[in-house]
Amino acid sequence: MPELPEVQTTVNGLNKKVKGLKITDVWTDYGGSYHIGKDDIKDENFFKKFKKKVIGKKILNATRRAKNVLIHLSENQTILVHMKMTGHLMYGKYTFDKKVGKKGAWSANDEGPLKDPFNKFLHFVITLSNKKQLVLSDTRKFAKVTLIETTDLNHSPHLKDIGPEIMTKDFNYSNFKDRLLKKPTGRIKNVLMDQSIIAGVGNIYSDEALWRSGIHPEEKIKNIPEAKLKLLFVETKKVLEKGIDFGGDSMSDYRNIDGERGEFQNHHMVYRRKGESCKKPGCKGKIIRKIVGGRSAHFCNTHQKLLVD
DNA sequence: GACAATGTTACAGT
DNA sequence: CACTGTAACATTGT
Repeated sequence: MPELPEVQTTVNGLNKKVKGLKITDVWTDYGGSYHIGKDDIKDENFFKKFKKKVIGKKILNATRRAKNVLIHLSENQTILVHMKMTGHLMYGKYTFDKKVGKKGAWSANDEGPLKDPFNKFLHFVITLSNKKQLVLSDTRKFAKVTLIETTDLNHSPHLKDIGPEIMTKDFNYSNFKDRLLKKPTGRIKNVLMDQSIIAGVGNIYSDEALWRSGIHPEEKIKNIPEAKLKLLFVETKKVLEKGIDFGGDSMSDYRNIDGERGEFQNHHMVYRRKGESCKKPGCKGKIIRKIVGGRSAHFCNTHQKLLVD
């Protein structure tokens, strides 16, 4: 799924395109899919309530918390969308064709997002007052969509255990160190990706940040020298910023609000470069792949050596 | 056919 | 309790 830069790119797009519009209808075909918990539109009863509550509301703006998209509506309502692995939100002119398949399907016509003439994976569609649509494409159907009272957001079970945002100005190195040290024996890659420790970093950007900092993904937090940890703080922020500048990473499914790919996948130093040579100037290393904490880690076997076992 | 895939979470085991 | 590994979710691309 989208990590911080991809979610931020989507949120920026929403603020440009759908702010001020009213919701006139909502549609989903998630019903019957598995779901965890009763407060998700995959639950048919929840969707009925959701529909009643959001129709007629105005979209005020969108924000990001960790990897969640928060679409703030009038009358204290906020739609939370977690895109998980393959979800992405797109905005354009879509039409519903009853004749496609058993239940009908949505497709984009000429006015819809570029390069997305027909998409079989649209599972959630919001129709807006200008007759255009905000759609959620979600190939693997892992996404989460729910509704929370805006004033309760921070206490909601979906957000209450999420750690601080690394990109905010008041989050400094000392805060970063304190957060990571909550898991002194944890392995850096996994702790960096732990949303309850720090919000927004996932598999791609953690690999890239560790490569830039010359830290082995399995190094335990307490064994990382101060200078390296400081470097990691700076480089993590830099690489996330770079991801945003390139409009996100579309090596896999991610698309921006206009259905276009981001460019970050063309600037990877390690992620998915297994067997290739390390790009660090002067480094003769090779990129290797290893499962760390259940996720595939990519790193250089030369300039990212494990210091302490 | 086998394997891997941007995330999260529940559960079993140590 | 802390931590680790695995499976599950559903589907695609290599």
